[in-house]
Amino acid sequence: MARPRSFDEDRVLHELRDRFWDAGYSATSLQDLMRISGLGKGSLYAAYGDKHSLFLRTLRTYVTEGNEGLRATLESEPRAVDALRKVLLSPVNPGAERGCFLANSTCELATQHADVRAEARQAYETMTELITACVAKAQQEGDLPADQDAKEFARSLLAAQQGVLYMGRTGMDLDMLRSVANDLADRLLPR
Amino acid sequence: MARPRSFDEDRVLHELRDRFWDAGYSATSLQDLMRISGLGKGSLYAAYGDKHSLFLRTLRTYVTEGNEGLRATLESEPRAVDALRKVLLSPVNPGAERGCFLANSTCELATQHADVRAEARQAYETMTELITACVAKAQQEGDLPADQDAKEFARSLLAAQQGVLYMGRTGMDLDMLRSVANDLADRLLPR
DNA sequence: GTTGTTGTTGACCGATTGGTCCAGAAATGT
DNA sequence: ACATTTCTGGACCAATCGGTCAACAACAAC
Repeated sequence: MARPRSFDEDRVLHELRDRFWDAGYSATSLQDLMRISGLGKGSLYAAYGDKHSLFLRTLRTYVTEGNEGLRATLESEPRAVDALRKVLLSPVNPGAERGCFLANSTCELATQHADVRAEARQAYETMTELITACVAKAQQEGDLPADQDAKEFARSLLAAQQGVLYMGRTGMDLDMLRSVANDLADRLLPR
Repeated sequence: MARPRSFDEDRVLHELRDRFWDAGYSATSLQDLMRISGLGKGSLYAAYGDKHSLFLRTLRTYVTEGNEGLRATLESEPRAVDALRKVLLSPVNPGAERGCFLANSTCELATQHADVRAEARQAYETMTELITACVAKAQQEGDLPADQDAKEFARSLLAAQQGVLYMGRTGMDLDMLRSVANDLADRLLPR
């Protein structure tokens, strides 16, 4: 009969994701992963496959959870336009300097790893769809012009948000980052 | 008497920068650098110092040249507002998928390498100053409201531009990227 | 207690890593 | 031609890399 695993796979996955996030994929060694998880190589390989498979899994987990968060944000306000504003302001948080794990990984690896590029592409298409639906709702509520292309505007909002995220990554202080996010929100969304 | 170097240090620096840009810092080995430059280790170490020093030098060269390009763009139009639009559109180019070497490196390394973070911070402060001067000029020319904070607006423009740059990095196709850049330009700048 | 199955550890592997150092080569002045 | 100085290549180094695999442990059914 099977012996159950003696560790929480999801909890370990999150701990390992944090290491990939902070150090990057290439600068994270199996030694690091073993130390952080408390597991031996055999256990890591059995549970997650090789290093790259493990990394992709942490990335997918991050994207899945991120999209859940995005959905929650987009549904968090009575008026859709307020939710869109919240999306733009979302990079302003105490963890701003870490940036976005997906963005960090895409910047580091997109040229040499088609699978990472594919993950990013799919993730941003999904986010674009989610934001597009919210834009359409704001249009229906009369807060955004009904004649503009919802998807095109969604892409612009996403690009602006990713710019704010990156500014956070560069170490811009939080007050300044908030000002930038608010300024962009004021210019892109009605008040 | 001193024997002169038998290779062009600047040309080699550019070739090595391209490798760091495409593969990232950590995934680039001395073996790679030797193969690309055609030099032995002794020559690389003598000319550029260790791997990290070489990397920082490629980054600084990139920033210096980038700022020259930014200055040129900001002075390339009779009206300053048109130059600002050009800055927003600058990520739309055949090399869009490579993204920005500074951004890639910052995303990969900022958490673990304070010197890279410091380079990024300084670089973006310089870019912000350059764009602020251009915004002020556009205000003088009556194309932008005179009562808005030039530097704050410059930061927003830079954030938006960095967002477009990153969208390029994710592999968004060029026509779509151009649409996003144009849309943001239309919304942030008068036409 | 025994048996069967799965989990775990870490030795082992070949390869690669970043960096040092020295012998020989090349450039240049005398 | 010789002497001096710097450049160059690559041997050498200890350490680390990602991954495999076998011995032992643990779990569970009988």
